Amino acid sequence: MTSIDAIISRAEERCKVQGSRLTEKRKLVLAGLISSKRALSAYELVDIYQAQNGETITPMSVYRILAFLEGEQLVHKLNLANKYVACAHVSCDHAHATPQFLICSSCSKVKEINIDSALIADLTSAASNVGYKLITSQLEMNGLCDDCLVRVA
Amino acid sequence: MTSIDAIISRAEERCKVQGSRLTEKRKLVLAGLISSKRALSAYELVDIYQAQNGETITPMSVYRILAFLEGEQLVHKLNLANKYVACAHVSCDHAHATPQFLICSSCSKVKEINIDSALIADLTSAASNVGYKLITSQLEMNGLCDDCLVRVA
DNA sequence: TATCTGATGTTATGTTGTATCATACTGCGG
DNA sequence: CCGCAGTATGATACAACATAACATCAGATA
Repeated sequence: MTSIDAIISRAEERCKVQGSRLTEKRKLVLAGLISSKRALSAYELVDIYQAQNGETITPMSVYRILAFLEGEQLVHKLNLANKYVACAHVSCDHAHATPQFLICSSCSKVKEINIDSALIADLTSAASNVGYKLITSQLEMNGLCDDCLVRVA
Repeated sequence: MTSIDAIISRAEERCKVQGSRLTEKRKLVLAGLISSKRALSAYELVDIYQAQNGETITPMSVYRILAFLEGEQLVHKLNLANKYVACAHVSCDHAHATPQFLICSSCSKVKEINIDSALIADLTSAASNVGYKLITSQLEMNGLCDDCLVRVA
């Protein structure tokens, strides 16, 4: 089990290598996201930031910081839900494969898994058959996590 | 090439069978969507409605009508883009397979194709392996259509 | 015709996301 | 050490998206 601090400092290193800076605010926003274990909207992050740090942050700042973190591959934006999650592989060194996200429609818990490359190939060729070139092959799917499934049943 | 009117009257029949009514406004909104050949936001539909029919419609009404049409399976909501498209199979009789949408990130043109069922099975089992049950297996992917690809190059 | 239901009108308000300009911080060359 | 350039943040306004709540109207039915 990696602690949040460890992940943060790992992220900081990565930024340094890139020539960018993981400032204090950026760390705090990232920490909020990591600690939540589910996808959060920008405005949810505003509230969490306030709760965790006692000081307010504007939505504007959160959006800016999220855009930065996304550029650094530290968070992913889930377009299906308009929410953000911390990348599951911040602490890994290996290059990222195409991520697939399973989003719980009920609680927004997110599982980031890697797509089978053969499957991606199938999707890509199906697309090109009808005249489309896939760009983000990031795949997002809604579902119900086991916990919520039990709760509903 | 099926004309818009033909599609509309086909849709009307389908509603009648369901015991629901495809009213004049609903027809006009649907016609706007069909004529556009790309995915539209609710507010874009407001403008198009105005342009095509000379009279205004409120966003509220458009949202209501879109919800109705979605319920009748006459339009699909694309969650990736928060836009709506007319169902490509309004005029078909066969039952709908799981739809897959390719959305052009540049011009919002949409291709609705059917997913290979083996592929769906793969995705479903991959999900259940990590504790998720897929609900909407509707798949949406961003890409670039051939036209926009040329334009960029 | 009286009534009931579903469709639409109307207004207000909540939510999400960006534009813009001002201010503060950081590293660097003089 | 100073000032400058570039980046980061603050602050405000507003654009875009979505729904709540209640009033009114039209069509079907007893």
